[in-house]
Amino acid sequence: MKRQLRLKKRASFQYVFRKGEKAGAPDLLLLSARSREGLKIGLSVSKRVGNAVTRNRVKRLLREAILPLENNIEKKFMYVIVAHPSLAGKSYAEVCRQVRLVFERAGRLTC
RNA sequence: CGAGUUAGCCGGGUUGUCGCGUGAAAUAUCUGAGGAAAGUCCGAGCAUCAAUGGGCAAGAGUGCAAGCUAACUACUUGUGAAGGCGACUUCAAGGACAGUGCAACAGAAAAAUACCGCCUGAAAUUUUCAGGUAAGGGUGGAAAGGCGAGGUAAGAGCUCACCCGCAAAUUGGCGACAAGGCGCGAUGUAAACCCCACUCGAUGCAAGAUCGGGAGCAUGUGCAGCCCUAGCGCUCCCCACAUCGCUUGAGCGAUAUAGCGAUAUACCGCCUAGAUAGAUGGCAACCGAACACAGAACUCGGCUUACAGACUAACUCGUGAU
RNA sequence: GGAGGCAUAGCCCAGUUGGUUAGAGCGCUACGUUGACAUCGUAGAGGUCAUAAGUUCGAGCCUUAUUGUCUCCA
Repeated sequence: MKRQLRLKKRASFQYVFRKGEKAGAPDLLLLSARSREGLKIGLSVSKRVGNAVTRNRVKRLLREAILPLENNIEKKFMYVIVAHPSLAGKSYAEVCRQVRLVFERAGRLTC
């Protein structure tokens, strides 16, 4: 995941959490809100998911899962992916499937 | 062969491909988490606080000895005590004749005392008063050495034998201490206050430095817990998170020498993360298995806690065979 | 990353020089009062004092380690 595509500012995160449209999967939540500066994706993995090692593991899997979809996601939005505690320990294939599912449900995939 | 003790070490590797951070460089390459990175329990560097320069007070910490270290309350080797058949392990281990406090309930009495009892004397007529005593009774975690004999009105280390504890001279050891035993018989508690000895200024990289704007007081009765000397205008708010601090350091590894050891010295070699929504991952294959605990955030030295499995060495006890 | 506090009944809290069997309020249960309920009255149950070691004759209290939880520093 390229650095320019990352959502960084705390204010932006709070804007997405407040105004974003929600779409769900068993272990994921996707929030999307209109963006001024193009595609931005942020990850939110809280301490309830686990210790530092499992949180890092979850974030890496999510980044790898987004990678193949990058060109198909609609560009005018900011996204935040929230991981549920049950996501810890899931395999890469499962995470990949859920990420794809959640973007499809939100209607942000242009094929 | 079985059971155990101690010390050390590893805790994934290789290849392909798709990606991420940093540096050099200009598209291909180099490099990229731990033994505990964790807890933040100690000790340092570094930075700021009026120079925290000298002294004092308050407060805090440590508490057998010698050594080691940049430093330490850590570590090493010993001493003593406790545990274990043993190899070995564990220990905040100074002082209770400087002083104060506390020891509930029970008990006469908790540091000096006399309820029952024993003995003597007086009154009185089988009880009361005065004195002596600490053998016996009962209480308690603990009752002022234990037990026997002498002795006595009754008794008592009052005297003696044996034992227990403390302990002077002397001897050995750098020392803690050990041997020794003149003499003595002292309740416990200092992880209660305290005394003695030694150590410590406070805050912490969200420290702090550079850059912008504004307000109040003021040139000395101002700025530190207090004093001395030196120095300086003092106090506060807002914005911003850019750059520096940020990684070559009491650094790591091998060898030799000294030492029981912690460690020190010499010489050679190496450069080994530096992020800032926060970099190590996905897929595939192979190795006998990789299935544990777990992710750097200024940096080091220790301690403590978590941990699948693999390996090495030394030693102890038991059993059997020779 | 750094600094500090707290943990006692189902809930909110007391518990001081360490001392007999740890308390109060709300809630809960039973009985009484009422035609029935609320209120009220009486009685009762409910505690590994977060966990583990240690000091002490004796720890909720003192010491050390561990666990959980909360607050502050942008």
